[in-house]
Order: sequence, then structure tokens, then C-alpha cells
Amino acid sequence: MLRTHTCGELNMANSGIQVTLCGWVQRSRDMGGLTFIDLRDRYGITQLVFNMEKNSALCLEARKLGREFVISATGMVAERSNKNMKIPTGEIEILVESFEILNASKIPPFTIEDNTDGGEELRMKYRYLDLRRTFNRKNLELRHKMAIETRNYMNDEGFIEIETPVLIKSTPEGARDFVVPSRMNAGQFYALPQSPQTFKQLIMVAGFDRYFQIVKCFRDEDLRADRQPEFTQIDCEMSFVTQEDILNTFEGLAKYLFKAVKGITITDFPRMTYQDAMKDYGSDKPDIRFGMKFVELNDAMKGKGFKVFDDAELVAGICAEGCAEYSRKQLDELTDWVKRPQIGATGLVYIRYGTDGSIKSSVDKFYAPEILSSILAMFNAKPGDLALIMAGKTIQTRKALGELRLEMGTRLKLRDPENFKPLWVINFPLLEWNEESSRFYAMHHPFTSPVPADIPLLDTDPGAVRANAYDLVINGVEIGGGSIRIHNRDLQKKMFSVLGFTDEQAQDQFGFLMNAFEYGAPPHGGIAFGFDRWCALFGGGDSIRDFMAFPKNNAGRDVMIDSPAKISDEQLKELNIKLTV
RNA sequence: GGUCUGGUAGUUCAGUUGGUUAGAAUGCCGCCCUGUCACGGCGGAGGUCGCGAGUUCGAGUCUCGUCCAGACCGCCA
Repeated sequence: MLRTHTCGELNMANSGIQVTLCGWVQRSRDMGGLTFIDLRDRYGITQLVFNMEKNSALCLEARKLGREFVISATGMVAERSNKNMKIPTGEIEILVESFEILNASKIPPFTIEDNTDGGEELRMKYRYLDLRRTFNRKNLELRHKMAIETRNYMNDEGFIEIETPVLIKSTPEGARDFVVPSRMNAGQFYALPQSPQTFKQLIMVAGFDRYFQIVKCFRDEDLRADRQPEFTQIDCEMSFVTQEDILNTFEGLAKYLFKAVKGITITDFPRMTYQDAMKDYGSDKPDIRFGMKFVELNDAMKGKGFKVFDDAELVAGICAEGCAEYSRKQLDELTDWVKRPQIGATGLVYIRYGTDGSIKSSVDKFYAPEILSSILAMFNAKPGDLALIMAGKTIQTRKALGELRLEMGTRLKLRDPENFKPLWVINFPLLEWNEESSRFYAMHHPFTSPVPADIPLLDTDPGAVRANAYDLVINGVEIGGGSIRIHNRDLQKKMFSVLGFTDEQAQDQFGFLMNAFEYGAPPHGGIAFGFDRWCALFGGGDSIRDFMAFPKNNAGRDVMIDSPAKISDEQLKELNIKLTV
């Protein structure tokens, strides 16, 4: 070992002993007769002292050390005359007797500090330097803890971790696949898994009963702050269970992780139907840290001569507590906010309930004071509150109002990142109609089982079929989703047919699964969690990139290794690929 | 595929109506300082204003194109 201790562990109890530390030069302070160096490693920072009077040659050498030099230093642990209570090692320092430069460093392009001066792009290019910062180190430590504790819980619950292949087969439906050309099979391609879905079902057919895997998945779609082309799932599947068993098992995982990683005891774990979530919050992943539920106002506000509302399919609003003080300018600004293309609302109506009991709205012309007063009563509004109302097509209005609700929640500071409110959203529809291609798509995926009572509807009214599917939502973030699967060949075949597959296509693409169902497939179901998102949520971050060691930028590029990149003509030839660009 | 924002010193940014030699902070280099810990003081170096056209007597500033980065919409079974 090149060191006797780390830079984070020494304190008064160690004073008087000789130690050797290794680490990076965080900063040096040259006082003339004294030189201080903060030596940093994963574990902390320890101050080294060089004294000109005691050893001038050594002190002069130490002054030459630049930021991020890697050194080992040997000396005596001593109590400081001026203590720094801000750091754990702040009561001691090392009186250095000798040191060695293990490796020099160029001047780093940005400062390796909590409040770094480096921008996003630069830090990504030098990610290995960025990762030296406490912020990133802590995020990766959190991620590690999450993974370890997940494995602990799953192992204790009798789950077995099994790896599934990464080179698999491309299938339609769902996200775009990343594909990998096969050299030995000219003209043919593997696909990288969007999830190990079919494999974990086959593992159930194989009798493993309880499987999980912390696994990389790949989707070739555009990126977001919470979406990367390669990401990690906690993928889980169980046999001989009902939906209730799965919800209980993974409610257990969530509670365990909250306790083990965040030290938080979760007692409340409510469930909400998809239908209620859409009606009350305009979202299938409602943030229930705050109320501000939708109030539907069709009966109260339609037919009173205000054309925008009269023509609307839905008139609905929310009540922002204590916002009656909003100025005309603020309300205009809020109206502009909902009119942005991302939200796409056509307008915003307000009713202001003044603290003096006065009522003022943007539609006074159409609604008598008594009516406005009765509407405020529907919101349970108190003097000082502000009702915000939108109208239009039901789906768009709910979506826009949902965005407005989140925005108001943020402005009113009702979305504390250290306050956690998990929620199961259940009772999802099985299918979703797509206007563009005029066909149904599986809302979850094509292996999701319909609620048995609704199976006859597959022929008559597919859109009304409910699925045995569920999502775990925490603070408005979709953390995971799953379903009870189809385990019967005929039902699976039926499902593909409803989705517009011919029997041949279904057999060609998913024959292996349907064949397996004919050999004693047990009833099964499962769930998959977005591991990166869960880490980001627990870490209080908005971007999953901060919780991955080497993430890609918003164009899917790794700016550090500069990928993706061209390959040589020889490689292309070997793969039988001709480029058109 | 689309919308928006940004690109100026190593770095993070400011730069007014288009007008003299493009500034600040930080980092870097040099000198001074024996208790600092965001040390302090003095001095110094550092710029193809992303790139390419255009308008103009004159462009960091206006226009068009293009590249790069970020956020979002579409997309993400």
C-alpha cells in the first residue's frame, strides 16, 4: 500500500502518529514562511503543512505543486493551532517530512470544486475530472447504495438475478431499436434490448419463479433530461401471483429503499385509478405532494354566453391558494406561459377572490357575481385564493391544466424535493387508439393481460378493455411500471391480432414466446423500475445524467470519447455494409 | 421532424442605439507575507467575439446560412 490512511479519517485521536497519505492537490496556500496544501481523495480533505523554518528546501518544493498533482506525503499528525470545524479532519494537520510526486497534472480546464466554474459541455468532455467533484462522487455513491440495497431486498425475498442477452432480435412496436450488424450472418442484424421483457417471461416458463436483474436497456429515441439511449432498469418478474401480490412485494422494495438509502419511513402508499388520475390531475403520473385537484365546471359555466366555454368539451380549473394578489402583469405572464406551444392552451380565465371578499374575474361580462361566487365555492376557495380555468377538448385541456397545476405547485413551493409521496396508478387501459395510423397500440406492451372480465370486449370495444397494469409514481415521476402478463397462447395471439399483426407476423416475431406458452407457462407478472430516475429522485436531481458515470449528451453523443464514430472501410466490408452517406 | 435559448480571455459571464484600444470575476504566471482554509497584497500575460456570407463609411452588436451546446414538443410498446 502506498498509503497508511485516507484523507478523510484522521482526527485528534491520531495525533502524534506518523502517516502517509495519497491524494490530489486541491489547493495550496502559500503564506511565505508556511505553505498549506489541501490533499483530497474520495474520503475527504486533509491539510498538509510545510514550514520554511524547519525545512526550507521541502517547503520550496511544495510550493511548486500545482492543482490536481497526485502526491504521497509522509509526516506527523498534529493538532492545529487554528482549527477548521467545517471539515471532519479540521482539528488536525500533517507536518510533512517528505513527499513524492506520483504524477503531475496539467492545469485543469475548470476548477474541481462544488461550485465549479466549468460549463456542462466542458465537464462532459473531461468527465473523469468532473467525477472528482463531491457532487458527482456522492451521486455515484448513492447509485451504488441503491443497487446494493435493491439486491439485498430482492435476495431476501427469494429473487434470483439472472442475466439475459444483449444481442437479441429487432421487433416492431415500442421504441426504435439500436441494431448491431452480424459479421457471420451477412445482411442480418441483432437488436439491443429495449427491456428483457420476453426473456424474463421465458425465465418464468423455465420455472425460476422469482427473477430480477439490474440491467442496461437501450432505446434509439430522442433524449431528455430524464431519458438516455442506454439506461438501467431494475427488472423483475414473479410467477403464481396476483396484481395485489406484486404491488405488495414492490411496495416493500420502495419502502425498504426509502428506509435504507434515505432514512425515511413511508407509511402511506395510496393507489389511484388511471381514470381518476386523468380526471383529477390531468396526468397518469400525478404529483400528490400537493392538492390543487381539478374542478370540472361544465354545468356551472357552459351555456352562459361565453362562446369559448360554450364550445368547449371540458371546462375545468384549479384553485391556487393565496394567489389573489397576482397582478395583472403576473396573470398575463401566466396566460402567455400556458399559450406556449409546449403547453398549447388557447387561453386562461381567472377568478380572483380578494382578501376583502371581492370577486373579480376576466369573464365578468358573462357571469353574474352570484355565479362566480358559486363557482368559487365549488373550488372551496377562501378569500385570497385565485381560480384558474381552462377549456377546450378534454384530453388537451386536462394535459394543459395538469402542466399549469405543476407550475403553480412549483411557484407556491409545494414541491419540496425532500418530501416523498409514492403512489400506485392502477387500472390502465389495455390499448390506445392512434389516429395517425388508425390502429390500436398497446398502452403498456403487447404482453400485458386484459382484465379477464373485459376479454370479450377485445372484439367489440377494444378501447374499453382494462389492463392488469400498474405504475409506481413518486412525486410526479414515473419510477416503474408493470403488469400481469398473458401466459396463454391463444390470448397472446388474439392480442397481436387486435394490434393489427397477421398470424404470420406474430409467429415470425414472437413465435418463440407463444410456443413457450404451450409448454406449461405459469401465470406470471412483473414490473420494471427506471433505476437512473429513482437514483435522481432520491438524490434530489432533475437530470439522470448526474447519476450516471458517463452519460451522453442531448444528441446521443459521448463528447469525451467522441462517439458514435465512423468505422473503417475494412470493418464495413467485413460486415457487408455499404453506406449511402 | 419542430420550437425556444445560448456560443465573447483557460473558465463563467457583461458588453447600451452599429462608432475610440472589447471589460469583470475566477483561473494562470511573477514578487511579498509564519496560521491559512474561497487566505491576503502588488504586478503581469491572456481574445480569429463559433464558422461563412451579406447590409453598412463602420458589425461582438443587424440579416441569412451553417456548426455546436442546453431545454422542451413530437417521439419514448
